[in-house]
Amino acid sequence: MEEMVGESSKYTWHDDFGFGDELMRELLDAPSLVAGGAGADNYSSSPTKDVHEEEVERREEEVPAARRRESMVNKLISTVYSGPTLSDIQSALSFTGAGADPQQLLDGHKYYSSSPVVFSPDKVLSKMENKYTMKIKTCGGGGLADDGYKWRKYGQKSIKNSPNPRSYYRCTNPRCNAKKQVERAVDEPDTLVVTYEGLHLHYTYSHFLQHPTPAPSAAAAAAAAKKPKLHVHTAPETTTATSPTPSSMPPDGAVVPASAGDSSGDSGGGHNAAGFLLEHAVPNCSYLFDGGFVGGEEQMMVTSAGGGGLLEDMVPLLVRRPSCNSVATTATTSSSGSPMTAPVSSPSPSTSSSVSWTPASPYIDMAILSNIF
DNA sequence: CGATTTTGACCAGCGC
DNA sequence: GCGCTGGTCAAAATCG
Repeated sequence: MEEMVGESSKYTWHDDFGFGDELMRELLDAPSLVAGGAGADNYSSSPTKDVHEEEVERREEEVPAARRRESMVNKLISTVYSGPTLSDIQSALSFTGAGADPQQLLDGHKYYSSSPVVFSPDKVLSKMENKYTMKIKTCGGGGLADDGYKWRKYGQKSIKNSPNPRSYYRCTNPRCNAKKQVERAVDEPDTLVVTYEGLHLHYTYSHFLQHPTPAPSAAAAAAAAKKPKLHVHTAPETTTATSPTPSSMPPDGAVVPASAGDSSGDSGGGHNAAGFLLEHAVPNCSYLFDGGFVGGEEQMMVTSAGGGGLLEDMVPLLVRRPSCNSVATTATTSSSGSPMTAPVSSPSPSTSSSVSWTPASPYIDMAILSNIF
């Protein structure tokens, strides 16, 4: 992690979360910055993103001390966690359910589609702390949900009343205990049920690969060394393993053939490709996000790129790019501005930061903090 | 040869 | 206590 230093080196991952006591004290003394404490209730209450923004705006008018704390909180989050908070997931999905024109989301980003991406927040599979479930509907050819993280399969079990076994994956990052379970839906053979558990306390691999540091670090070198392997990306079936079939990466990387199977296949491969696709394409499959904590009944349908096949984590995609035509905007959410955007934005100022995730809310999920500390 | 997957064994929680 | 079930472990196999 220490190697993950971009141009904004001040956001270097600190060893053992080496935050000073002062920072922690100030953080803990600022309960108003924390979204009502831990618990799922925060998310089920489904305040909209607009509410958050209003609160932020109101906060901006408050004393500088509050702003300073907020800045510190933002910095803290940015330093240790590149992924979305549940609040941001909620915000992003609130957006998706706001009836926005899906095509608008695609415009301006070279998103060409051939198959729908369907988010169905009304379908609730589960909602627990640090645990959420998604339905990923694959289309012909089988799209693959590459979530940008590297997973290692550690088990597979046959599940009662289900003809399809469940696969268990664990994040390969030793600091991270994120896990996910992948199984094929009983009634929908082309739908995968992916349950994520835990939070990633690190950047996605695609993040590094897409934003190499000016001076190649050990991590960058390692990533580069793995690059060919990452391109070979095939999803072994959840039920039975299939032989990986190499997927060619066009020279410009704009389009990557869809990987068949399920999200389990992302283990070990396709991560930098995933990052690329996040920039340029949407996988050739449909995603049914079962965000029980998200209000709203609408289903958002987004047509996806025909050549897509990989994907950043479903949630990071939604959160990082709640609006596909946005470029990591945090002006309205972060009063202090830059500290929030810098660490998650592209190290290259001239480059689109669409891969970067920028929290839509200054709130902190206590679940995340509990994970960190 | 290291990383990853496979797969049977083991363990814990739960209901009866 | 026993059996069932889901989750995890770990050695062997496989892959690149």
